[in-house]
Amino acid sequence: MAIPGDARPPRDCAPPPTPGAAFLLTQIGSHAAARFAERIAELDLTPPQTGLLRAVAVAPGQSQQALARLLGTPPSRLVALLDGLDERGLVERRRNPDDRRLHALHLTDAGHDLLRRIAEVGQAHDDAICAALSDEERTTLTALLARIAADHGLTPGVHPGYRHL
Amino acid sequence: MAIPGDARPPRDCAPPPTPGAAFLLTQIGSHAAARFAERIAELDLTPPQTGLLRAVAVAPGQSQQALARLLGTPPSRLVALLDGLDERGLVERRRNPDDRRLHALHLTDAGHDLLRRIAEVGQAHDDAICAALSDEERTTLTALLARIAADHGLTPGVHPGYRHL
DNA sequence: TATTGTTATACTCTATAACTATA
DNA sequence: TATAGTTATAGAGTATAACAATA
Repeated sequence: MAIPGDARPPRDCAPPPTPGAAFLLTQIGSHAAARFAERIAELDLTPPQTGLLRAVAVAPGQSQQALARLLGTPPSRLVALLDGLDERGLVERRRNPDDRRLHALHLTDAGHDLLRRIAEVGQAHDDAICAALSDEERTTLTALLARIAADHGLTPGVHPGYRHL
Repeated sequence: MAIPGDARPPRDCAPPPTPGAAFLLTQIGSHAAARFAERIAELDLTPPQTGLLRAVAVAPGQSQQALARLLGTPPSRLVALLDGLDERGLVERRRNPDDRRLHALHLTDAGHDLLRRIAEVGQAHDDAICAALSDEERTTLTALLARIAADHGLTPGVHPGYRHL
């Protein structure tokens, strides 16, 4: 509450009456990321782990260095992340016999199964976020967002959510 | 690059061919937040500081506890944040004579000036994010986003960006 | 010597909880 | 005793840089 005896504000400090698209995008984007994190937490996964699983599935056989470059993260970070997924039997590090420094990363069968469940969770999440819109509006929104993403050079498969949050 | 001699993936692990709206929202939202952070860094501000300045401007005279509740942040966090803004002469902590435990928060003239520059930066940022869209499309997008935000109970003035990032 | 993966260290950010001053 | 603000401590998460193995 406001402190008694305190004057009311002059009106020139009012914020924009209607927030712009960029403001809404950060606000909703952050909200959506948090809700998605809650959902995948029930699969015992964090957003970074989920992004990593996806990346390994999209491009199997990559080395850790290559994957780090793709995701824009320091290689040392992948180690701890992969350790957790490796122990749970979700990913495999296969030594390359031709160059024994390299580890080829692959999803195990359990990893593929889990990825399917992640896809289901993602679908439910998408529905929840767009609940206020009709099917047609949702299609319109998706198309506009895709144009913005492309305009800013955002990599289609990789979202920054795996590093923040 | 993929490691030589490594088999190509079976096709059942492919990710969704077209990302859904929720995925795009988190991706673009994170991108927009990062770009905005870069812009206000030139004003020597972080996103949390900017959000706090805005909040003080919207509801001047609030106590720190009240503001903490509004923003959903622990009161102890506001202290350090306010210290920085206070030292720079952007906000004032006015002791309430009726209850000397309370600090009424206000923007100084310099704080108001800076807030106007923040608004300019925000406008340029909004334009940059929406550069790929026509005016009409931008209006459509903003309306759809506003509906989603309202549907999820997001507070109009307060975005979560001041706490993350 | 250069590169891959790993480990060790340090740093940033944040929350929790103890402390003080006022009531 | 209860509350506002502050300070202190500790924890999570991350990046930087040193290290061992392999080329």
